[in-house]
Amino acid sequence: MDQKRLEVFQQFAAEKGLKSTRQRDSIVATFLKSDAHLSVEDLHHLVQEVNPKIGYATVYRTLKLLAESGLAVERKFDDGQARYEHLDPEEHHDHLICLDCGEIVEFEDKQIEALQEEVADRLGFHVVSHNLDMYGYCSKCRKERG
Amino acid sequence: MDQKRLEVFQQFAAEKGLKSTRQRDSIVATFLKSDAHLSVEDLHHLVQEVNPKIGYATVYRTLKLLAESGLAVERKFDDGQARYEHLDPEEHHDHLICLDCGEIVEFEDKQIEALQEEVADRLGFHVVSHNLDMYGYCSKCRKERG
DNA sequence: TCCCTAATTGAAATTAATGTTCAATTTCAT
DNA sequence: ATGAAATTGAACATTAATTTCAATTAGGGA
Ligand SMILES: [Mn+2]
Ligand SMILES: [Mn+2]
Ligand SMILES: [Zn+2]
Ligand SMILES: [Zn+2]
Repeated sequence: MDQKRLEVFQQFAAEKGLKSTRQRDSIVATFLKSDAHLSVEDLHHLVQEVNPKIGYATVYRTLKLLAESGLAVERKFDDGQARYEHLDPEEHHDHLICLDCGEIVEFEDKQIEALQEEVADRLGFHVVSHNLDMYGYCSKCRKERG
Repeated sequence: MDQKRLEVFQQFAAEKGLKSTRQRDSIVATFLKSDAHLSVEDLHHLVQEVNPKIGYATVYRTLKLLAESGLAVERKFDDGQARYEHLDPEEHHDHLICLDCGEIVEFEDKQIEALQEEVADRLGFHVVSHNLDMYGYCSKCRKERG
Protein backbone atom coordinates (compact mmCIF):
# COMPACT_ATOMS: atom_id res chain seq x y z
CA MET A 1 0.00 0.00 0.00
CA ASP A 2 1.12 3.51 -0.83
CA GLN A 3 -0.06 4.79 2.51
CA LYS A 4 2.70 2.99 4.34
CA ARG A 5 5.33 4.33 1.99
CA LEU A 6 3.95 7.82 2.20
CA GLU A 7 4.30 7.64 5.97
CA VAL A 8 7.88 6.49 5.59
CA PHE A 9 8.59 9.54 3.48
CA GLN A 10 6.84 11.85 5.90
CA GLN A 11 8.85 10.39 8.74
CA PHE A 12 12.05 10.87 6.74
CA ALA A 13 11.05 14.42 5.87
CA ALA A 14 10.29 15.25 9.47
CA GLU A 15 13.65 13.96 10.65
CA LYS A 16 15.38 15.98 7.99
CA GLY A 17 13.47 19.15 8.75
CA LEU A 18 11.90 19.23 5.30
CA LYS A 19 8.84 21.34 4.78
CA SER A 20 5.73 20.13 3.03
CA THR A 21 5.03 21.74 -0.33
CA ARG A 22 2.42 21.05 -2.98
CA GLN A 23 5.15 20.46 -5.54
CA ARG A 24 7.08 17.89 -3.57
CA ASP A 25 3.98 16.23 -2.18
CA SER A 26 2.66 15.89 -5.69
CA ILE A 27 5.92 14.43 -6.99
CA VAL A 28 6.15 11.95 -4.14
CA ALA A 29 2.53 10.89 -4.56
CA THR A 30 2.99 10.39 -8.29
CA PHE A 31 6.13 8.36 -7.81
CA LEU A 32 4.51 6.18 -5.15
CA LYS A 33 1.53 5.51 -7.39
CA SER A 34 3.74 4.33 -10.25
CA ASP A 35 5.20 0.89 -10.50
CA ALA A 36 7.46 1.65 -13.42
CA HIS A 37 11.12 2.42 -13.92
CA LEU A 38 10.88 6.17 -14.35
CA SER A 39 13.46 8.56 -15.67
CA VAL A 40 13.47 12.05 -14.21
CA GLU A 41 11.89 13.20 -17.43
CA ASP A 42 9.18 10.53 -17.24
CA LEU A 43 8.20 11.59 -13.76
CA HIS A 44 8.39 15.25 -14.69
CA HIS A 45 5.87 14.61 -17.46
CA LEU A 46 3.55 12.64 -15.19
CA VAL A 47 3.67 15.34 -12.56
CA GLN A 48 3.06 18.12 -15.02
CA GLU A 49 -0.28 16.57 -15.88
CA VAL A 50 -1.31 17.55 -12.36
CA ASN A 51 0.62 20.80 -12.04
CA PRO A 52 2.30 22.09 -15.21
CA LYS A 53 4.29 24.63 -13.24
CA ILE A 54 6.45 22.06 -11.50
CA GLY A 55 10.05 22.35 -12.61
CA TYR A 56 12.45 19.65 -13.66
CA ALA A 57 14.88 20.54 -10.88
CA THR A 58 12.28 19.90 -8.21
CA VAL A 59 11.50 16.48 -9.65
CA TYR A 60 15.19 15.77 -9.77
CA ARG A 61 15.70 16.83 -6.18
CA THR A 62 12.69 14.91 -4.96
CA LEU A 63 13.89 11.71 -6.57
CA LYS A 64 17.19 12.13 -4.75
CA LEU A 65 15.25 12.51 -1.51
CA LEU A 66 13.18 9.43 -2.28
CA ALA A 67 16.38 7.49 -2.87
CA GLU A 68 17.89 8.86 0.33
CA SER A 69 14.79 7.86 2.25
CA GLY A 70 15.13 4.32 1.01
CA LEU A 71 11.88 4.38 -0.95
CA ALA A 72 13.49 4.62 -4.36
CA VAL A 73 16.52 3.21 -6.05
CA GLU A 74 18.34 4.51 -9.07
CA ARG A 75 18.97 2.10 -11.92
CA LYS A 76 21.15 2.60 -14.94
CA PHE A 77 20.64 0.40 -17.95
CA ASP A 78 22.56 0.60 -21.19
CA ASP A 79 20.87 3.74 -22.46
CA GLY A 80 22.70 5.60 -19.71
CA GLN A 81 19.67 7.47 -18.38
CA ALA A 82 19.00 7.15 -14.68
CA ARG A 83 15.72 5.49 -13.84
CA TYR A 84 14.05 5.23 -10.46
CA GLU A 85 11.83 2.50 -9.13
CA HIS A 86 10.39 1.54 -5.76
CA LEU A 87 12.84 -0.11 -3.44
CA ASP A 88 11.76 -2.85 -1.12
CA PRO A 89 14.52 -3.55 1.39
CA GLU A 90 13.19 -7.07 1.86
CA GLU A 91 13.39 -7.96 -1.78
CA HIS A 92 15.97 -7.93 -4.50
CA HIS A 93 15.47 -8.33 -8.21
CA ASP A 94 17.34 -8.04 -11.46
CA HIS A 95 16.18 -7.05 -14.92
CA LEU A 96 15.46 -8.27 -18.40
CA ILE A 97 15.20 -5.42 -20.91
CA CYS A 98 13.61 -5.72 -24.34
CA LEU A 99 15.79 -4.09 -26.97
CA ASP A 100 12.75 -3.54 -29.15
CA CYS A 101 9.88 -2.23 -27.06
CA GLY A 102 11.86 -1.30 -23.97
CA GLU A 103 9.80 -3.44 -21.65
CA ILE A 104 11.54 -4.18 -18.38
CA VAL A 105 10.80 -7.51 -16.72
CA GLU A 106 11.95 -8.19 -13.20
CA PHE A 107 13.16 -11.49 -11.87
CA GLU A 108 14.76 -12.97 -8.83
CA ASP A 109 16.78 -16.15 -8.79
CA LYS A 110 18.16 -17.25 -5.44
CA GLN A 111 20.35 -19.82 -7.07
CA ILE A 112 22.09 -17.24 -9.23
CA GLU A 113 22.53 -15.00 -6.23
CA ALA A 114 24.08 -17.84 -4.24
CA LEU A 115 26.49 -18.63 -7.04
CA GLN A 116 27.46 -14.99 -7.27
CA GLU A 117 28.43 -15.06 -3.62
CA GLU A 118 30.48 -18.19 -4.18
CA VAL A 119 32.37 -16.64 -7.04
CA ALA A 120 33.04 -13.47 -5.08
CA ASP A 121 34.25 -15.42 -2.06
CA ARG A 122 36.58 -17.45 -4.21
CA LEU A 123 38.10 -14.21 -5.51
CA GLY A 124 38.38 -12.64 -2.07
CA PHE A 125 35.69 -10.05 -2.55
CA HIS A 126 33.09 -8.95 -0.09
CA VAL A 127 30.16 -8.00 -2.29
CA VAL A 128 27.99 -5.05 -1.37
CA SER A 129 25.75 -4.85 -4.41
CA HIS A 130 25.38 -6.12 -7.92
CA ASN A 131 23.51 -5.60 -11.15
CA LEU A 132 22.50 -8.37 -13.45
CA ASP A 133 20.95 -6.88 -16.56
CA MET A 134 19.97 -9.04 -19.50
CA TYR A 135 19.16 -7.53 -22.89
CA GLY A 136 17.13 -9.30 -25.52
CA TYR A 137 13.72 -9.57 -27.12
CA CYS A 138 10.50 -10.17 -25.26
CA SER A 139 7.98 -12.77 -26.41
CA LYS A 140 5.60 -10.13 -27.76
CA CYS A 141 8.24 -8.50 -29.93
CA ARG A 142 9.54 -11.83 -31.15
CA LYS A 143 6.08 -12.77 -32.36
CA GLU A 144 5.39 -9.43 -34.00
CA ARG A 145 8.69 -9.17 -35.83
CA GLY A 146 11.35 -11.84 -36.35
CA MET B 1 49.76 -12.23 -29.05
CA ASP B 2 49.38 -8.62 -30.13
CA GLN B 3 50.64 -9.34 -33.61
CA LYS B 4 47.56 -11.33 -34.47
CA ARG B 5 45.28 -8.60 -33.20
CA LEU B 6 47.22 -5.94 -35.01
CA GLU B 7 46.72 -7.86 -38.23
CA VAL B 8 43.01 -8.09 -37.53
CA PHE B 9 42.89 -4.33 -37.20
CA GLN B 10 44.92 -3.81 -40.35
CA GLN B 11 42.58 -6.10 -42.22
CA PHE B 12 39.59 -4.19 -40.87
CA ALA B 13 41.19 -0.86 -41.77
CA ALA B 14 41.96 -2.02 -45.29
CA GLU B 15 38.40 -3.16 -45.86
CA LYS B 16 37.10 0.15 -44.58
CA GLY B 17 39.48 2.20 -46.69
CA LEU B 18 41.15 3.70 -43.64
CA LYS B 19 44.53 5.28 -44.05
CA SER B 20 47.44 4.58 -41.77
CA THR B 21 48.52 7.47 -39.57
CA ARG B 22 51.10 7.74 -36.80
CA GLN B 23 48.41 8.89 -34.42
CA ARG B 24 46.01 6.05 -35.00
CA ASP B 25 48.74 3.44 -35.26
CA SER B 26 50.12 4.63 -31.96
CA ILE B 27 46.72 4.53 -30.29
CA VAL B 28 45.97 1.05 -31.59
CA ALA B 29 49.38 -0.25 -30.51
CA THR B 30 48.97 1.22 -27.04
CA PHE B 31 45.51 -0.26 -26.64
CA LEU B 32 46.64 -3.68 -27.81
CA LYS B 33 49.56 -3.65 -25.37
CA SER B 34 47.29 -2.88 -22.44
CA ASP B 35 45.27 -5.48 -20.62
CA ALA B 36 43.27 -3.01 -18.56
CA HIS B 37 39.80 -1.51 -18.68
CA LEU B 38 40.70 1.88 -20.11
CA SER B 39 38.61 5.00 -20.26
CA VAL B 40 39.12 7.27 -23.26
CA GLU B 41 40.97 9.58 -20.94
CA ASP B 42 43.19 6.76 -19.64
CA LEU B 43 44.21 5.79 -23.14
CA HIS B 44 44.68 9.41 -24.13
CA HIS B 45 47.14 9.82 -21.27
CA LEU B 46 49.02 6.65 -22.16
CA VAL B 47 49.27 7.66 -25.77
CA GLN B 48 50.43 11.15 -24.96
CA GLU B 49 53.50 9.70 -23.29
CA VAL B 50 54.54 8.67 -26.77
CA ASN B 51 53.16 11.62 -28.73
CA PRO B 52 51.84 14.55 -26.66
CA LYS B 53 50.22 16.08 -29.70
CA ILE B 54 47.60 13.37 -30.10
CA GLY B 55 44.14 14.75 -29.43
CA TYR B 56 41.35 13.32 -27.34
CA ALA B 57 39.02 13.14 -30.33
CA THR B 58 41.39 10.87 -32.20
CA VAL B 59 41.65 8.51 -29.25
CA TYR B 60 37.88 8.55 -28.96
CA ARG B 61 37.44 7.79 -32.64
CA THR B 62 40.05 5.06 -32.64
CA LEU B 63 38.39 3.30 -29.73
CA LYS B 64 35.15 3.31 -31.70
CA LEU B 65 36.99 1.73 -34.61
CA LEU B 66 38.56 -0.87 -32.35
CA ALA B 67 35.10 -1.73 -31.06
CA GLU B 68 33.73 -1.87 -34.58
CA SER B 69 36.55 -4.17 -35.62
CA GLY B 70 35.64 -6.54 -32.81
CA LEU B 71 38.94 -6.07 -30.98
CA ALA B 72 37.51 -3.94 -28.21
CA VAL B 73 34.34 -3.82 -26.21
CA GLU B 74 32.88 -0.92 -24.30
CA ARG B 75 31.94 -1.47 -20.66
CA LYS B 76 30.02 0.83 -18.39
CA PHE B 77 30.24 0.35 -14.66
CA ASP B 78 28.53 2.45 -12.04
CA ASP B 79 30.74 5.50 -12.41
CA GLY B 80 29.14 5.98 -15.80
CA GLN B 81 32.37 6.45 -17.74
CA ALA B 82 32.86 4.21 -20.75
CA ARG B 83 35.81 1.85 -20.51
CA TYR B 84 37.26 -0.31 -23.21
CA GLU B 85 38.94 -3.68 -22.94
CA HIS B 86 40.09 -6.38 -25.31
CA LEU B 87 37.31 -8.53 -26.66
CA ASP B 88 37.79 -12.21 -27.26
CA PRO B 89 34.84 -13.58 -29.24
CA GLU B 90 35.51 -17.04 -27.86
CA GLU B 91 35.30 -15.97 -24.26
CA HIS B 92 32.86 -14.16 -22.04
CA HIS B 93 33.44 -12.77 -18.58
CA ASP B 94 31.79 -10.60 -16.00
CA HIS B 95 33.25 -8.24 -13.42
CA LEU B 96 33.89 -7.67 -9.76
CA ILE B 97 34.74 -4.05 -8.97
CA CYS B 98 36.41 -2.87 -5.77
CA LEU B 99 34.65 0.19 -4.39
CA ASP B 100 37.81 1.22 -2.60
CA CYS B 101 40.77 0.84 -4.97
CA GLY B 102 38.85 0.42 -8.19
CA GLU B 103 40.44 -2.89 -9.06
CA ILE B 104 38.47 -4.87 -11.60
CA VAL B 105 38.55 -8.65 -11.38
CA GLU B 106 37.15 -10.77 -14.16
CA PHE B 107 35.33 -14.04 -13.74
CA GLU B 108 33.37 -16.53 -15.71
CA ASP B 109 30.83 -18.92 -14.29
CA LYS B 110 29.15 -21.27 -16.71
CA GLN B 111 26.62 -22.28 -14.14
CA ILE B 112 25.46 -18.72 -13.62
CA GLU B 113 25.26 -18.23 -17.35
CA ALA B 114 23.16 -21.35 -17.75
CA LEU B 115 20.78 -20.23 -15.03
CA GLN B 116 20.46 -16.84 -16.69
CA GLU B 117 19.33 -18.54 -19.85
CA GLU B 118 16.81 -20.60 -17.92
CA VAL B 119 15.34 -17.54 -16.28
CA ALA B 120 15.12 -15.67 -19.56
CA ASP B 121 13.46 -18.63 -21.28
CA ARG B 122 10.92 -18.90 -18.51
CA LEU B 123 10.04 -15.24 -19.06
CA GLY B 124 9.84 -15.57 -22.81
CA PHE B 125 12.96 -13.57 -23.57
CA HIS B 126 15.58 -14.27 -26.16
CA VAL B 127 18.73 -12.88 -24.57
CA VAL B 128 21.33 -11.18 -26.73
CA SER B 129 23.71 -9.89 -24.09
CA HIS B 130 24.04 -9.32 -20.40
CA ASN B 131 26.10 -7.60 -17.75
CA LEU B 132 26.74 -9.00 -14.34
CA ASP B 133 28.66 -6.46 -12.30
CA MET B 134 29.38 -7.03 -8.63
CA TYR B 135 30.58 -4.20 -6.40
CA GLY B 136 32.39 -4.75 -3.14
CA TYR B 137 35.77 -4.77 -1.47
CA CYS B 138 38.77 -6.75 -2.64
CA SER B 139 40.87 -8.80 -0.24
CA LYS B 140 43.71 -6.29 -0.24
CA CYS B 141 41.47 -3.39 0.70
CA ARG B 142 39.70 -5.39 3.35
CA LYS B 143 43.00 -6.18 5.04
CA GLU B 144 44.30 -2.64 4.85
CA ARG B 145 41.17 -0.96 6.14
CA GLY B 146 38.14 -2.54 7.79
C1' DT C 1 57.99 12.23 -58.14
C1' DC C 2 54.01 15.21 -58.27
C1' DC C 3 48.99 15.66 -57.88
C1' DC C 4 44.68 15.15 -56.39
C1' DT C 5 41.23 13.51 -53.72
C1' DA C 6 39.61 11.39 -49.79
C1' DA C 7 40.71 10.48 -45.15
C1' DT C 8 42.47 12.34 -40.89
C1' DT C 9 43.39 15.34 -37.22
C1' DG C 10 42.55 18.27 -33.16
C1' DA C 11 40.64 22.38 -31.34
C1' DA C 12 36.45 24.03 -30.58
C1' DA C 13 31.61 23.66 -30.57
C1' DT C 14 27.50 20.82 -29.55
C1' DT C 15 24.66 17.61 -27.14
C1' DA C 16 22.40 15.36 -23.44
C1' DA C 17 22.02 14.36 -18.91
C1' DT C 18 23.26 15.58 -14.27
C1' DG C 19 23.92 18.84 -10.84
C1' DT C 20 24.15 23.78 -8.76
C1' DT C 21 23.10 28.73 -7.99
C1' DC C 22 20.36 32.32 -6.52
C1' DA C 23 16.66 35.61 -6.18
C1' DA C 24 11.93 35.26 -5.25
C1' DT C 25 8.51 32.74 -2.80
C1' DT C 26 6.52 29.73 0.65
C1' DT C 27 6.30 27.23 4.95
C1' DC C 28 5.67 26.90 9.72
C1' DA C 29 7.21 27.47 14.54
C1' DT C 30 6.83 31.12 17.60
C1' DA D 1 1.30 38.06 12.06
C1' DT D 2 6.45 37.65 11.93
C1' DG D 3 10.76 36.06 10.39
C1' DA D 4 14.17 32.51 9.89
C1' DA D 5 14.79 28.58 7.23
C1' DA D 6 13.41 25.76 3.47
C1' DT D 7 11.77 25.57 -1.27
C1' DT D 8 11.21 26.55 -5.96
C1' DG D 9 12.44 26.94 -10.89
C1' DA D 10 14.83 29.34 -14.40
C1' DA D 11 19.22 29.86 -15.63
C1' DC D 12 23.70 28.51 -15.29
C1' DA D 13 27.61 25.05 -14.66
C1' DT D 14 29.50 20.60 -15.28
C1' DT D 15 30.67 16.24 -17.30
C1' DA D 16 31.35 12.88 -20.67
C1' DA D 17 30.12 11.80 -25.28
C1' DT D 18 29.93 13.25 -29.89
C1' DT D 19 30.26 16.34 -33.99
C1' DT D 20 32.00 20.11 -36.82
C1' DC D 21 35.25 22.08 -39.68
C1' DA D 22 39.40 24.16 -41.43
C1' DA D 23 43.97 22.68 -41.96
C1' DT D 24 46.85 18.76 -42.74
C1' DT D 25 48.22 14.25 -44.39
C1' DA D 26 48.16 9.75 -46.82
C1' DG D 27 48.58 7.16 -50.74
C1' DG D 28 46.93 5.68 -55.48
C1' DG D 29 47.50 7.07 -60.09
C1' DA D 30 49.48 10.17 -63.77
MN1 LIG E 1 13.08 -3.15 -11.21
MN1 LIG F 1 36.84 -7.27 -18.42
ZN1 LIG G 1 9.62 -6.13 -26.51
ZN1 LIG H 1 40.37 -2.84 -3.51
